[in-house]
Amino acid sequence: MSRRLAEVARQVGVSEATVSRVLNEKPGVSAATRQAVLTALDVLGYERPSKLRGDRARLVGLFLPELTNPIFPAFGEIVGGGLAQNGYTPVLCTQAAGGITEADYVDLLLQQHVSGVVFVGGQYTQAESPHEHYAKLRELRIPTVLVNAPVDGLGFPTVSTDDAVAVELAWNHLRQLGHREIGLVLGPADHVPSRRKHEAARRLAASAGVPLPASRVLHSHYTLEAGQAATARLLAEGVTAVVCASDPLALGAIRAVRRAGRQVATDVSIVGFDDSALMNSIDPPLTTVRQPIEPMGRMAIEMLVGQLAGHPAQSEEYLFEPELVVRASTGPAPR
Amino acid sequence: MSRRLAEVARQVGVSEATVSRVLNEKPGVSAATRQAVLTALDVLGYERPSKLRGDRARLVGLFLPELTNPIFPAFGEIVGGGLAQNGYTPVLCTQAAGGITEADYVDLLLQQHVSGVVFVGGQYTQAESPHEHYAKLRELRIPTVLVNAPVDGLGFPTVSTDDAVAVELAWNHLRQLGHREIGLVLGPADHVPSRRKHEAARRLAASAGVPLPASRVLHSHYTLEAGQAATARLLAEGVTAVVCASDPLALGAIRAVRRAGRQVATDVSIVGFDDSALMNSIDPPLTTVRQPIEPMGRMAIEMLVGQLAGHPAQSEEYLFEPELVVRASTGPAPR
DNA sequence: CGACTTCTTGCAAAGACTTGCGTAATCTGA
DNA sequence: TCAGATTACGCAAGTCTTTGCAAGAAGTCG
Repeated sequence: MSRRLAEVARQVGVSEATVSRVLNEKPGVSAATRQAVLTALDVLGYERPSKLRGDRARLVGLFLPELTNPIFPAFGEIVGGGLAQNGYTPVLCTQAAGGITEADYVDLLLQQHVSGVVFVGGQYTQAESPHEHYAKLRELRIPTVLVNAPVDGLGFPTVSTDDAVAVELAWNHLRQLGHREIGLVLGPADHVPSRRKHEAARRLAASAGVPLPASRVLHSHYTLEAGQAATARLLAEGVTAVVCASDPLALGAIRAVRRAGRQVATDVSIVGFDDSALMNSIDPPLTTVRQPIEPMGRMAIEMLVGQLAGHPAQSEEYLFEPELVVRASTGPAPR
Repeated sequence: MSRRLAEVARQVGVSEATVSRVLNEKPGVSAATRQAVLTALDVLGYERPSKLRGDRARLVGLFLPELTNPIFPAFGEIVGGGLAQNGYTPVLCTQAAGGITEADYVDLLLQQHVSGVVFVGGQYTQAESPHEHYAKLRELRIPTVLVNAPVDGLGFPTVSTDDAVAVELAWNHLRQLGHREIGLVLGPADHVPSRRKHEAARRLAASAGVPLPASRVLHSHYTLEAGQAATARLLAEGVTAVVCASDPLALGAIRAVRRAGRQVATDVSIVGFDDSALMNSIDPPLTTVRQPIEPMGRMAIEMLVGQLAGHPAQSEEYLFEPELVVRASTGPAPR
């Protein structure tokens, strides 16, 4: 079966050049001729020879650190859906408890000729975790986008929620309600977004002339149970309000408050972070700082698709403004 | 049998070089030629030399229908973690809104030489959706395990929650509380687990001598909003209790009750299904039927790993008993 | 350890597709 | 009706992909 394009050309009675132009949607072909060629292509079952760029599997790796915090599946749906719409196939990679590391997954994806990678809150957010695999991606020029914390020095384009603004929103809300004894429950100490939140809180406390002793800022794992334990300690310290670095932590905080025989909102106010699904159905509906995951996800996709199309990446970090969603887990400070 | 690679080459009518390139997934071979070589390899029963075969990627596809219902991420974590512990790399595949079909994903996985596949509530649960890709998996002898509904006639081993028992638990609980007017909100009409639940409800109603008119059994999408709409209609019918086929549906039901100016539990009782995360933090804490996802996930892994190790699969369906978790969304029937 | 077999790879040629350019056909306006 | 402009298309040269040849590398067996 030789000269397939020529075959089609002969069938229609035009030159190969014309068929080529139709295939590439180039101008210079009349509508009638174009239609004739298109039907002939259909009849003969012509298939484009695999193109250099196109014959990559068009896979995109999508890293989520876990699935128990609903914010990550939510990110997954948005980014995955957007990738699909752009003709890419998302491959979800999650740090399963059992044990594949992020580096293992990266190797796997490279082996499968992945076209690009999106990291949502991956290992890179933890400053002390290994980072070699990011360097590898950089070296191989694999388009990569990070969500919610940059890798220093590699120049990957990044999309983040502005942690400083998030803390500010929560802090000011609580201050306005009269709270003076505010505690923070953050993620691990080497987790970049938590560091940024800590930093912002320090600045706010300083400018308000309020001390923020180390005993009021606790680092814990990102789980409900850890949040409960940390909040219990803060309550013993005498805080009247707790700002948490994720919604599951806030749920833990609510439990700790109740376990201590106190009332959420009337005795102790709790602010979450993420505004993941169901937080309005919680008891009490959670006041929380919403990450704008929809626009963030869309921006991440746009940046990735741009790189995939060959445009050089902006190695900048775009900061998205979160917004405070006031529900019923916060209330005036008790006297 | 001499010159094994040459043999294949002769069969296809290409040079050894080309066959070599296909085997090593090198570029420079057209898609058509590559396919021809691959089928010839199968026909001649060619086995690739030790090196390549051993370090096969050991990938396992893991299908989840969506991520917004937290039960699916939960399944994902359990099965994904278990696979990792057994040395397999899970590749999550989700039906993104944008558009990749299950069949597309299966093609992709086959292309990546996947070792096995686990479907959690995939298309196969919907009787009227295309099923060809399951046949393909069967043909290629790819070990496959299904969770929560069998594909008829293909003999895949299956792990399911016993829907009949689930409905029975909910039903008896409500009857003991004095409810006589009970409605059901199920998933789509061709969704196998929903059919099974409907069937069970019919049997229960019959044996209790209670009628179960069609207007008391509603099919809807698996979303909170659809659950709310369906429940609103049931309330207009005069039911005092609603059994839902998923937790998000139950949350919708709670909203509908409140929107109608009634109290959950005191006026209308709601029972969910799944017992996904956070359902005890909901307002009110949701009475629901718990799927034993942990043992189910472990069993699914065991069955898959068994097949991967070469043991023939049991083409049976294992039914797991769910349990009723009574919390605060159900109460005595109003008089 | 060497002869033999089997697989891999560089190179060049053939083939398939694209594109610049020239010419024929068609259209437009006087 | 005709000159000029415009469009459509083929020719042929150019670029990129695919494939076979043959030499080299790796493994195997006596």
